[in-house]
Amino acid sequence: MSPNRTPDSSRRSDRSRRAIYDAALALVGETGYARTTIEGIAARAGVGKQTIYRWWPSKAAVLLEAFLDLQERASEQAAGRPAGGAGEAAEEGVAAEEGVAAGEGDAGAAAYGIPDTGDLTADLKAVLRATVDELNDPVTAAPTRALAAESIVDPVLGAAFVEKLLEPQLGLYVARLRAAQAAGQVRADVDPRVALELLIAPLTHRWLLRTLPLTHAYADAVVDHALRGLSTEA
Amino acid sequence: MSPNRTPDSSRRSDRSRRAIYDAALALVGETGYARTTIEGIAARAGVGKQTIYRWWPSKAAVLLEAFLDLQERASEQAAGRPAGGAGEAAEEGVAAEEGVAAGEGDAGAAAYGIPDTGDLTADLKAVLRATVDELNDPVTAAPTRALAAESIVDPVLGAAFVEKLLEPQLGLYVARLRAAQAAGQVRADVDPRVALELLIAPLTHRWLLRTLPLTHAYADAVVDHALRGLSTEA
Amino acid sequence: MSPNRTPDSSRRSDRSRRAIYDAALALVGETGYARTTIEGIAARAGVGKQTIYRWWPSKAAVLLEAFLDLQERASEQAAGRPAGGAGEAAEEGVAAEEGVAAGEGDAGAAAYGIPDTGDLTADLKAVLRATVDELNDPVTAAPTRALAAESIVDPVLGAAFVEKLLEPQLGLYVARLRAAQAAGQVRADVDPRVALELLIAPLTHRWLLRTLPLTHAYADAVVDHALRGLSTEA
Amino acid sequence: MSPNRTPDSSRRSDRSRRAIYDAALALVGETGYARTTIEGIAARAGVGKQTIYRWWPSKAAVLLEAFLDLQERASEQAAGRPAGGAGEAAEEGVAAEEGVAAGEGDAGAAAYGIPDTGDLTADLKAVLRATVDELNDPVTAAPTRALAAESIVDPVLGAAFVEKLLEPQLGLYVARLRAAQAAGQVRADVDPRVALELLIAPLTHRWLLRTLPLTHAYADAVVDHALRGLSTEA
DNA sequence: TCATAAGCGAGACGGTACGTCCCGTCTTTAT
DNA sequence: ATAAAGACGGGACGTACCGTCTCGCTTATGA
Repeated sequence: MSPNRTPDSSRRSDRSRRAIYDAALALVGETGYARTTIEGIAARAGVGKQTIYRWWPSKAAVLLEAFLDLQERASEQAAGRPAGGAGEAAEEGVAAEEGVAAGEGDAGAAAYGIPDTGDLTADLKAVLRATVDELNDPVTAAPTRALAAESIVDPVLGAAFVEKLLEPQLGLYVARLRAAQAAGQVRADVDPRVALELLIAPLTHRWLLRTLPLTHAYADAVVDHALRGLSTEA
Repeated sequence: MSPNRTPDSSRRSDRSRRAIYDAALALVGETGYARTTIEGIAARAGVGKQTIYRWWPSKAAVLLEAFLDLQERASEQAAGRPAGGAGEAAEEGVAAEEGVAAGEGDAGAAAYGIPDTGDLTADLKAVLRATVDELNDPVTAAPTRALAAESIVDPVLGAAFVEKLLEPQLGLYVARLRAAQAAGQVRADVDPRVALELLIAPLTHRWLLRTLPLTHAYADAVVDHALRGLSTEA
Repeated sequence: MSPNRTPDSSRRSDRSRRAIYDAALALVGETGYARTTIEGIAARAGVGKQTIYRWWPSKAAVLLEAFLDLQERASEQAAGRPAGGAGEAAEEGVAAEEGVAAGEGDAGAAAYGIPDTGDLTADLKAVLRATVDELNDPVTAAPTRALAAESIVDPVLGAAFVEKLLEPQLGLYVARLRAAQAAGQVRADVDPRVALELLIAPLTHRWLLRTLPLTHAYADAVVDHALRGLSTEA
Repeated sequence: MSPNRTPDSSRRSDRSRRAIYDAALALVGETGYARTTIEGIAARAGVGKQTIYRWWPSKAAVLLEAFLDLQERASEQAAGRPAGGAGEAAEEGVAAEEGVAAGEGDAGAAAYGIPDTGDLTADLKAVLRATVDELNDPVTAAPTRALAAESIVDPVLGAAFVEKLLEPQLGLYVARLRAAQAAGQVRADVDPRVALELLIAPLTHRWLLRTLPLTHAYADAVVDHALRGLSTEA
């Protein structure tokens, strides 16, 4: 008698799911997030509206999943490549870094991690510069901004955003900083989690609020200040 | 001939403007930003919709101005109080700090500045703790979040948000840091603008994205790490 | 690709359609046509505005259909009654006449026709007197006036108005006049269509433009003059 | 203390009045009556809205007066011409007839009257044919239709419409028919007012409701049937 | 093996809000 | 005092989407 609240996901149409992802990403890219509608996604995907409402709670959720799916597919594609040496690792790190906020599926780039050449300053600058480039790329930036904005306002979406996109990425920094601590390059009394935010948050701040331009020079300055500290006492 | 509808602001009804501010703030407080509509604001304010559309480009713009007006009025009210000595100044500074993101009109709290007791660490911790409290206050936080989220997505609004709310506040940090540099407490080669972001951005980051709880302890940790630096080199 | 929105009429909600008819007729009756709004009809019918816009091009079109539906239902109800003799037929004819302009659905009163007692003059006077009464009835007259006025200005509506309401009625006159021609009571060289307009148009004229009062005496005079002619030559 | 309900017409700006007439006629001609707004007329006339509201009760009233003014001016212009003989009188009559419904100011064409060549049938046909032409002229017809439609719905406007435009015209028919009665061409027991409506109403009927095309042939047929009558009895 | 029930495309539905257009009133400024 | 100008409270417009709700129509078991 009660309406079946939980649809049988084993019968779900994969064809429709992918079509919805594609349509959602295309529409957000073409017309912007705000002007993208569920109705529009359904029409573009050749799908009934109910099919969207059945599987996702909101437009933002669709987009978030579409985003994650995109990365997953990109990672699967990249997985074919053989892992390189140290020198190449830096390059990989740069590539891996393309998602401080845009994030990367845990199955994907998270595996690559932040390069460890032994020179922490250089490694961090390389990674943060790549992040700057990524954030300045208009193509990826627009939908990411939209997701971030929606996450700020919608706690449920925000939790998913953080868990699926952000945290996997931040974990890489924690790992690298711990390694640096183990190597005696970072004070033992430093909390890696706080340290990471000292590095990442300034970039995010400028990017989200557009207070000032986001440049390589800024990335370098942030690394220098954070590592060295501000006081003369030290 | 041109469709450029530029209304004559000298004939603007002050009564309506204030009624709209009040209605907007009340509705956002009661039902949340997303469920607040222009139609609802107009109805609550006893005003024609067109009167809103005539003077503001968007719901967010109304709310931003309402916010600024609120602070201005609060400041004007506070202006009646006599300025106190050093001890009281610290209290004032804390109060003034209630708007890292919520911001304060330049005519208002900006005049108070960040306390300068000579102990930079203590001063910053006091200010950032107050900021944490402010950001954790559900009343002010909700509309500020909404404005921030909208600013991320709407560059025009974002520019106003930064200029009117954020920058006046950030300027206080720059001033305090410069004073610390002059007193020889902060390295001469530190860019105060970058330094300030090292302090503020981590809080904003946690607040906006809700990655981890925003506590006094975190504020202290950020100050400690930022001032001391992360490396062992020093 | 084409923006031609042609809704699927097989899925149309009959419940809504009838509710809209009822609401439209009620509102026009209570507040007048000019003050009746589509929004008001939708609200009263408990229906979304779009449901009206989906199926009708204008307020007038809604009212016209509501009118036609009303007659159809009235006719269906009347269909239960057995047909009477000659004497009763005259009464029926009078009743049937209640819609020179208000009209009658072809399925309905049109079947009754104009009485044929052999006395053309008497038959026409009876019918036209009934028409006068109908046109002077404030209840029916108001919406009919509105429809007529709208038809004058909107050719599309006008065509529907004429086809659905007016012509079925006028056809009855043609039939009666042809019968009179066959009976040798009307000149063979008379065009029944023209003749009918000689009888009907003067009433409509006075009714629409309110030049002079519309009375039984006037109806009689029109019949007398039309049948006899004006010239002395005859 | 009480608001001045009756403005001082001696202080009225003639410049504005004429500008309003011109604007009203131009807009109705260009965009149609329904899409013509008081606001639009005021803007086009370079006049404040209040100036219209001060002197006219409705959009229709403005248009009606504009119409009357137009005819008055046309008549004044025509008044310069010398009156011609019998042959020319027929032509004049035709010209004068251009307003059975469109009407003519009493100061104007009403002075000309319907030609009286002694041949009533020919005179009426000439006049009604001219009327047909006038009604078929798209330029004059559109605003006249609009006024007629509005008159049907608005009794106050309707009264003005009839009194100022229609009756002066109808009076000419009464005069001509009385002359024919005096000449023994029309039965003495015929009411000229009814007779006139027998002639005019059929044309108006076809014109307003667009039941069938309005042609010279129809005008002739109406005259023939009306004068001769329909019955064989005679 | 086939009814039977799910997901699905489609889209009508009751609604809400949008942003626009005008209404008729009122106020300000200039002539 | 009238006029031009136009802001104002208000109401309706017609549109766009929302999220829900049937409709047939596959499709894929499980009785």
